[in-house]
Amino acid sequence: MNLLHLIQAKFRTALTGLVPDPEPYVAMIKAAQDAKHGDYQANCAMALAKALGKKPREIAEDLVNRLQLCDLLEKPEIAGPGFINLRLQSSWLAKTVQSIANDDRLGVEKAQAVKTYVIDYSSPNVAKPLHVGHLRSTIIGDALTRLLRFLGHTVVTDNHLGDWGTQFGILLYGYKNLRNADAYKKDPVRELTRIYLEVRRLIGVEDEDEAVNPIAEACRAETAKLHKGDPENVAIWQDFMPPCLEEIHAIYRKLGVPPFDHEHGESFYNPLLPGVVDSLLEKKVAEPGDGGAIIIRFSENNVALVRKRDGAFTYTTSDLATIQYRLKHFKPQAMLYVVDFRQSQHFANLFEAARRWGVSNVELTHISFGSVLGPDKRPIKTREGGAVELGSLIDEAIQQGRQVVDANSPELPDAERAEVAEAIGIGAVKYADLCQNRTSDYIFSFDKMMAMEGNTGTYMQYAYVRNRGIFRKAAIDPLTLRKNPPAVALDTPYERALALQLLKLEESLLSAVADYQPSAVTAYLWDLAKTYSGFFQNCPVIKAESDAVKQSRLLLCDLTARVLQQCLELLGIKTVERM
RNA sequence: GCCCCCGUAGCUCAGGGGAUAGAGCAUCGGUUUCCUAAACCGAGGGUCGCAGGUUCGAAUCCUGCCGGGGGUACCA
Repeated sequence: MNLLHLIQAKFRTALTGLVPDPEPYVAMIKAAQDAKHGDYQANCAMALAKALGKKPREIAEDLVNRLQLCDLLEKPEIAGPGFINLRLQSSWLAKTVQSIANDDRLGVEKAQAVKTYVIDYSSPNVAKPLHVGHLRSTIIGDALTRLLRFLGHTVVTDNHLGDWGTQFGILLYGYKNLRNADAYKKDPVRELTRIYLEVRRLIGVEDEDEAVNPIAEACRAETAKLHKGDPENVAIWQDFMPPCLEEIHAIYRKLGVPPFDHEHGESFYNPLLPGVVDSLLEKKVAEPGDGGAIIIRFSENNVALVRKRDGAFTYTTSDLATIQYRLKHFKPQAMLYVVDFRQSQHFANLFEAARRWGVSNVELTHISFGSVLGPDKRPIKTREGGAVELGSLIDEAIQQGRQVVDANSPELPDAERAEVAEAIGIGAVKYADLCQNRTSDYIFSFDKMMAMEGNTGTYMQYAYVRNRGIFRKAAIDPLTLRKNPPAVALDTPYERALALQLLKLEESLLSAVADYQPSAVTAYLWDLAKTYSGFFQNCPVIKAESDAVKQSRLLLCDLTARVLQQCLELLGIKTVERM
């Protein structure tokens, strides 16, 4: 059910014959910015004035006369210079809401052109615990996956683990020279983290002008040995991997992120890399660079390495191999990379290199996002200056959620409060992240995201819980209501606004997917929750003036609850019945 | 140096050709015999960084400048 598309179709018909190509003008129909201008507005009359050599208002009148309103629209109004203000018939809204009351998909149609997407997200370094920097990639990627799948697309999720790069050279060097065997046995990941940081500290900041740092050089040598298949290094690497992976998977479970379809890390592509470089050279995509390195040149001073002078390959090489592999095995129409904005240039170069290499007929998109900042507006750090570990951040969020439940519903059983704490805490973190335009940085603040007012996850949960309370109190089973949906009456502005908002679900999901912006869903949720609160405040349900009104309002409530729940689920956020 | 992103209310941010520029927080005022007031309603608050340009129409597109962030061949 897509109101915008229905209205646009009417204008498409009306415009046909007036102009050679109606599409640009059809695109000028959008939801009204101000409710007093109606539900939707068409802004095409002004633009048509020049093309048709007539006054905008005359064109608007002509268009309105050509429109087949049917029972969808009321008679449009022409305002200002030539705006056409459109208002849906309330009877049509009522009928349509009733018709989707028992629809599993809440009136959302599946995409007609089904595509296959490969989404690359989270992609942590296996050598280090997940930190707050992985939060955005993971939850944005998860939300996009859920959205695309809900709309009927095929999505292949792939966690492109950093399990093979220079950081493993650092670890190998540290493992051989600095390892505390007991500590490693007890908690390998913790000890590896310590080793990693220790080696980084020993290397310090590398300066181009200074003599080559011997430790950095030794680490690079370890990386190169690993890449060449040195048995000792490969064995140590194989020893590292399982505990590190388990640590990462435990975080995903805690966060409620489902397992990936694939976890083909960089190591997976290692055997392909020499062939990739050969092919790049053969096709003149790559050329020799300084000191025996092999490079791809994009401009005078924009160059990507594909083979270092010591023979090791880089992430550009590995990413090109990955593109080739995914094309062959998944045959996608699109490959999406949910990676932070600092890698924009890498992806611009990577995609350009892939095109030159012959990759075509596939969308390659870098879904860039901003940084998570601390209160000082600098990338968030612990008090000690280290990275904030994701595991402890999630624990803290759950604890914060617990405080909310304990303060408000101490009467709930302990087990239920624990469950609610998790849903609220983790939900608040995810919501706070997803409700930002992803390209912006944002300041991480538990106080703000846990706030019970404003556009927060907690507010959404609350809207849902208050709604469910009605059914509990009235002892009404929503399933029974849905099976035999009552007639819907939209006699107050609150009910009408709610019905309209419910029918805009598909529009919001399509817009979220069109620009890969989960914040389109939170914006929709915010509008819906606000509209619902107005309804809740002004339209008593259990004590409605008649049974017919009560039944109608119950249906609106039930549909609202389901839309709230569905949207939150698409964002990876769980709902609870009480809080 | 070169390239990319950002600059909108006191604060945090929406809006990316259309009507008097919106929301949340904060501030001030109002609403509860009623389904969770963790709510709702209202008020004040803006040279949309600056200057040009394109357009019937610019916060939005183009150019320049100022300010902030990021990247810039052997990390990923």
